[in-house]
This record gives sequence, C-alpha cells and structure tokens, in this order.
Amino acid sequence: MAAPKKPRGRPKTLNRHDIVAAAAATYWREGVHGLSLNEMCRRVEVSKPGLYREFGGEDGLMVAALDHYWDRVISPVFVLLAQDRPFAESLAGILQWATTERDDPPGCLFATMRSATSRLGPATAARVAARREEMRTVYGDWYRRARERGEVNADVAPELAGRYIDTQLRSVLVQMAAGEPPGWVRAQAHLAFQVLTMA
Amino acid sequence: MAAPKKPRGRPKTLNRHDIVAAAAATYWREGVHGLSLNEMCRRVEVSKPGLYREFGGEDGLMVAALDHYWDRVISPVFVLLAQDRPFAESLAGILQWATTERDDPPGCLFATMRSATSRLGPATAARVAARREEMRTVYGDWYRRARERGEVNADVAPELAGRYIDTQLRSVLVQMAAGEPPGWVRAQAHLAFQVLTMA
DNA sequence: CTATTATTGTACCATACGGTACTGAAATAT
DNA sequence: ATATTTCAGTACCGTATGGTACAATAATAG
Repeated sequence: MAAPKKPRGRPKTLNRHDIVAAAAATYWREGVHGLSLNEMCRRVEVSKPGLYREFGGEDGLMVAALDHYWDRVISPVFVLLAQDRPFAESLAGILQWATTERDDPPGCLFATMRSATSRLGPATAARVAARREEMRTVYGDWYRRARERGEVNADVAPELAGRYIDTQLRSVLVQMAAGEPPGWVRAQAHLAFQVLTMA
Repeated sequence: MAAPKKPRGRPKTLNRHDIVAAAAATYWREGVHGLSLNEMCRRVEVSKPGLYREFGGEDGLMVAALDHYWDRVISPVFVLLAQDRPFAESLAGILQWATTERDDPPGCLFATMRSATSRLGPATAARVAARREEMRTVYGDWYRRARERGEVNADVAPELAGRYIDTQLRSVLVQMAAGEPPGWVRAQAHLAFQVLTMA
C-alpha cells in the first residue's frame, strides 16, 4: 500500500488508468486519426480541460495509450520469445495469435501508429521510433539465439532477420486490420518465413 | 482533331488534366489525408467551386488522381511484366525501380491509399479495391506463366503467389515512403522472394 | 445591341476543431 | 467558521473546415 496521507485540496476523481485504457482501445479499434480530440473526450468520458491537464493534449494521450498497449499486448509476446522455446514453435504461436479472431480488435495499435507516422505528434512519433528499434532488437536477438542453436537459416544475419521478422509480422497485422481473410494471410506468412527456417 | 465547333457559353479555362496531375503529385508527396480540401485547392490553384463542379468533391478528385497515377506509373510496370522476360530479371527490375531514388517521391500513391482505406471516400475506396484485385490478378498471371516455363517454385499456387508478390512489393514501397534505408529494404525483399525463385 | 448560355470565383454559411479562462466545488488547515 | 489549496468542467475564443449561393464574366445567337 502507498502512504494513505491525505492531500490538501479537492480529491482527484479523474481516473488516469481507465482513460488511457479506453483511449488505447478506441485508437486500436478506430484508428489513430479518424477521431478528433473532441470526439475522443466524449468516448472516454473526460472533459477537455481534464484531458489537457492530465496529458497535455492529444500527443500526450497517444503516448500514454501506446505505452499501455505495449505493456498489455507486446510485452507478453517478448516474454514468450525470451523463453527460447524452439524457433518454429514460438513463431507458429505468434502467427496463430496474430491471425485468429479474438476479443480485441484485429490488427495491432502499434502497427497502426507506424502506418501513420507523418500524422503523429512529436512525442508519439519519438516513442514509436524507439519502440520500433526495441522491437527489431528483440526479434534480432531471438533469431540470433535460435541461430546459435542451429534452428534457423545461418545465412541470414540476426540484424537483417530482426528487421525481416518485424516487417513480415507487421504486414500480417496490417492485413488483419484491413479485414483480409486469415487463411490467405497465414499462407503468405508461411511463405515469407520459409526462408528463415530452412537450412 | 476533335470537332472545332464553338460551344455556346463562356469558354472553359479549368484545365482538368493539369489539376489531376498536380493533385496526384501532391497526394503522392504529402499523403492522402494531411491536406484539407481547402489546402488542396490552393496547391493545385483551382477555386473550390471549380473543383466541386469538375469532380464533385474530394472523393471524385481522388479517384481521378488515382487513375492518373495508375496510367502513368502502374500500367508501365504491367506492360513490362506482359513481355514475359525471365521472372528473376523482371522482378529485379521492379525492385530496382522501387528502391532507387528517383525524381518522383519515394513510395507509391496506390500503396499509400491502401494504407488509408478507412479514411477514403466511397468512390475512392471502391476504385482502390478494384485496382487491388486487378493487381493481384496481374501478378498471379505473371507468376503462372513463369511457372509454366519452370522458372519459379512450382509448389506455390499462382493465386497465392499473386497475393504474396502484391504484399511484398507493397511492403517495400511502404518502407521506402517511410524513409527506410534502401539497402535494408532491398535485403529484406531479397529474402522474401527467395521462396518463389528457388526450386 | 440584346438575349441566352455556360463558366468563373468571391464571399459567405453552419459546423467542428484545438485550446483555454474562469467559476465553482470539495477537500484540509487554522 | 474562514482561509487555503487543489481539482472539475462549463462556456467561450479564434480559426479552419466542407460546402454553396450568387453575381460577374465571356462567349454565341438572334
């Protein structure tokens, strides 16, 4: 428990966490730039001055939403990869997750943001760029370890593989978000990853 | 020559072709939704009522711009493919074209529109969907003919190959538009297309 | 010259946007 | 009780948007 000391003024009722979660879900479902800030305030039920006080504007809200999404969706994938199960097995798991109907909207908020870089605020753009690098590194390291175990194509350098995996998974998620048939998406992903898994 | 008959009223000064060309170039350079309609009118130097009369609104202008782009950029590629030179040779040519600095902006207007489907007007969305199908068909037929000549992986069905080529080239163009280093983009494309060209 | 037809663009409309002053409310401190 | 501190949201600001009415213009027809 945190210190239950009573602060001075009027107690805060604005629930930052709920707002961020709702905003992330909305951005995920409806895209990053279909909604105006006014509309977003209505959706997440927060007054505009409240939003400005808490996040400084749309840019700050979007950064918070991205971080929230990262913790809830991307990080678990990275945890899975860190377990170093057989490469093909982990890959199949990710693809299955990416191409199956879920409760969550199809696609990926992070992938959506990457497809809209030019229209992001400066803080969000910077965060997206940093996360992109992080993602490439994680994929690259994952591939490097698999390569050391002899499970993947040794001709492909880990840095290239990291970028390639990133690109291909992103492509899968973009297609899913666009409503492409999961079967076709999976078949294409199968082709794309053959080059990594064969001798 | 067309009939030089003199029409009744005030002569038309609005140059549809130039406007469409300028609009296509602007959309290509700056994306499809960064600009307001007002701003676009300033860029292509046409009055707003003029634009409405000629195109019916932004949706109509975008369709016209897409068709213009298609004729000037995409169709020549299809002509190249129809020549049935060796598959690997044509593919290398396309990749070279896609990943090299040109006078035109990087990336591809059609790819950009496909990444923004949700924000397109109904006419533009319909045209993009039709062009996407056309593109897949052209790629699929191209692959089928190469397969009949024994130049490509016979295990891949032409329809899947068509979708795969479309996806991978689109990915290349999206990355180029995002300013990714051409060398990395090329290296990834090389990996992606290996599965089609090896026995 | 006058009427007719067709095209042009200014000037305007209602609406929505991002952004903020400012008043009121809800707590503690004295 | 009164002052003080903090948070909340209404109500407003200037600006830009998509969209159009309408008067001016430039040609031909009679």
